[in-house]
Amino acid sequence: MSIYDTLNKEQKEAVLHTDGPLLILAGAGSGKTRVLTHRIAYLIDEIGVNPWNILAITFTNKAAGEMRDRVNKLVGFGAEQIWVSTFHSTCVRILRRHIDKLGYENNFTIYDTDDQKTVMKEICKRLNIDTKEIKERTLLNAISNAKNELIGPVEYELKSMGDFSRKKYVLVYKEYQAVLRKNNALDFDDLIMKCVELFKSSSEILNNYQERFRYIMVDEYQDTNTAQFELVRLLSDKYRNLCVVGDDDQSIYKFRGANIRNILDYEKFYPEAKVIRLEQNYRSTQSILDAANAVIKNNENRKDKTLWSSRESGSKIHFRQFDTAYDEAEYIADDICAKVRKGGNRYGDCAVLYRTNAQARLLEERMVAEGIPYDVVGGVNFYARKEIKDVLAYMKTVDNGRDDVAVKRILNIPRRGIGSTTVQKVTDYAEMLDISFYEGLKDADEIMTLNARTAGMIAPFVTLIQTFRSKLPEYGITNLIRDILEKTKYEEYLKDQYEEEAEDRINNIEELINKAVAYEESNDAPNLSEFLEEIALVADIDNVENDGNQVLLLTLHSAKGLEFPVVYLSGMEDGLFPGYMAITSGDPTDIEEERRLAYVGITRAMDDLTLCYAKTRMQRGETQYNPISRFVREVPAELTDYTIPGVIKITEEKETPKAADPRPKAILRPKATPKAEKPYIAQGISGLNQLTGLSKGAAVSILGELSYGEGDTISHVKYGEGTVIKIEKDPRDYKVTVDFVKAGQKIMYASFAKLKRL
DNA sequence: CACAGGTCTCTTTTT
DNA sequence: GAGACCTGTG
Repeated sequence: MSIYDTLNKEQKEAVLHTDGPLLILAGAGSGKTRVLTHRIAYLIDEIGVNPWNILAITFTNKAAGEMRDRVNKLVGFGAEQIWVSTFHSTCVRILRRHIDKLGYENNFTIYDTDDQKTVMKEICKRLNIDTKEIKERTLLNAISNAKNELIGPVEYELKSMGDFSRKKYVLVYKEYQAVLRKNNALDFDDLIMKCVELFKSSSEILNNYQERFRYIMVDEYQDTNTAQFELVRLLSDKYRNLCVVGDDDQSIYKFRGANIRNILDYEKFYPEAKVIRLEQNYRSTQSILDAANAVIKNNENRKDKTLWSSRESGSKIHFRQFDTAYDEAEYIADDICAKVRKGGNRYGDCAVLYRTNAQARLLEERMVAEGIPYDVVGGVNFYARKEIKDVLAYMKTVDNGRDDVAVKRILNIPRRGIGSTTVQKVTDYAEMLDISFYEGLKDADEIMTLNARTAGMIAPFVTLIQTFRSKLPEYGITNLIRDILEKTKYEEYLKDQYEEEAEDRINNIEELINKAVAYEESNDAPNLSEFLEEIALVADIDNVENDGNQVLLLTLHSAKGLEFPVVYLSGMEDGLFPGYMAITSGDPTDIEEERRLAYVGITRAMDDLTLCYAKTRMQRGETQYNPISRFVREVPAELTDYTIPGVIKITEEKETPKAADPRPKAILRPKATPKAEKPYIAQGISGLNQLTGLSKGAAVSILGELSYGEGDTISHVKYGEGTVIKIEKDPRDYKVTVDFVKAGQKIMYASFAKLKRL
């Protein structure tokens, strides 16, 4: 019996079809990753394809990692040679080798959304564009859209000829691109676009990669944009072994340029394509699938398919209605508690999904209050946190002095007495000589407009950077970070600026150091540019561990590709989900996209699904009264355990009856006792989030008495148990050195660490 | 130049 | 409700 006998008929067919274009329409939970991994194994083991010739592209590093692990288990040999990576990392890898052909330096930096905004702000200032009239975001979105459609500044100008309203956009796009080039930087969209440009400009390079990647597989194909499609098309053009897997019903990234036509029209691009549908779902109960099917069939633009399961119908879908969003959060927390206490589920089985990140806060507070371990995915990307960006900006400056954005960011952090006037003068000077801002700083004492005192404040900064640079080769990345922190007294700066929050932020930096250590350990030739690039391409979801025993809080978007035994969809309200924007835009495809999001949400659930609705909720500082989400109403009443007003046609009963609240309050509220001592909550897998709410007020008074001494055994929120090695008094606080059983030695401030004697 | 205190705007969703 | 932005003061 071979590994392929475990596949169903369609899956097997997909695995065995190795040559020529192949479209696998894989419904949610239909085992598409299984198919992809088995297909790779089959290509290598049975067809004799060299692993080196296989390219598998995913959207997130997490998906790539999982795929690689699973292929490793299937293929005896050579799996590490398969190129499994995301669109963005694939392109970076290629561009690092060849981008000099396009006039960039190979150690280019990658700009995230934050950096883009900084650049745009400056451009608007220079071009006298009122950012109240046209927001930076709007301009950046326009540029992003253009890039996703492979429209460069020149084509953009041609296309906008005669359109007066576009004039500013044309100017801005050109300028923006010029600044990026000057800074030797690429934004996310550039990564794809430049790669395509490279292939189009050099048939030799293209041919090289075509020969290399004879078998190409693309996961989540419904989320590809035009540029990504073109990239894949070019790469596969010679051998035409392009296998794409996707589900048009799960296309949820239109806002990011995803072009659903890529999957809907695949057979038009590739008339010879074989199409295989995977409709058997191995994940969810039949009730959950019925609900998902019922909702999604309201969409016009889709390839018809119907998921079915061999599983039993299972319990009904729960619909719960609440007066406020607080009640909703409380119910969810209580319900999770109850499920865990009953012993049927672990915390890690449960996930709460929501439409907007802002909804996380309330849920988070409730989790904290009830002592439920949880992890929030997303919100502010770990690498987008201020403290992390500061440190990274130092590193970028050391690595590539051409990145003006990075240099300007840290020039006055911590305070060096260099303000905006000085920055402006140096900028002008640098512009005049057409050199980078950093080069300008080096010349500070030659800049006429600067007085000697100011120039004298700049000099130590330049020396600092130069010293880092000269030391880098001998001491490596980890020591560079430590050195930066030490020389700039960065931690003290954080303590000054952020008081209680500083501890979290310092922990975040510690986390960054851990990443650096891991990177240096796993690489034979570690290099700063490469490390920075790896970091630039990390998504929040990449850091989530599924096996953790904690409730996961995440957006519907982040939840794609995941599954959980117990799922709560919170905020099922028209105006929130579907969002206000989609409802009012007048474009019916916007609602369809939201509906696909609902479909994604529902199909994450394996056994138990709860839809939650709150009559009132605070949205951007205002109390909103939203009606029940239309998507809830699209779920057939017989599948739910509660009669949703308006779903069953009870003859014109207009008013929602009082009895509408289905919640048996008495049972579901094991009172939260705020004063009782709750066990501290293990925070996230790697402490990527902060404890909001908890950190306030709970701090030990500064310089008060400590409840522990040297030699005592204590426990820490994140690091667990440890022994106090040393306590030092510092002007502001006690500095405690602890040797943790699991995490090793750490130095922390008593007022933040909240250590508890055991 | 730094900082405090006020006003304004805003979010879907993310590589 | 928070963060970004502006303004006035020392």
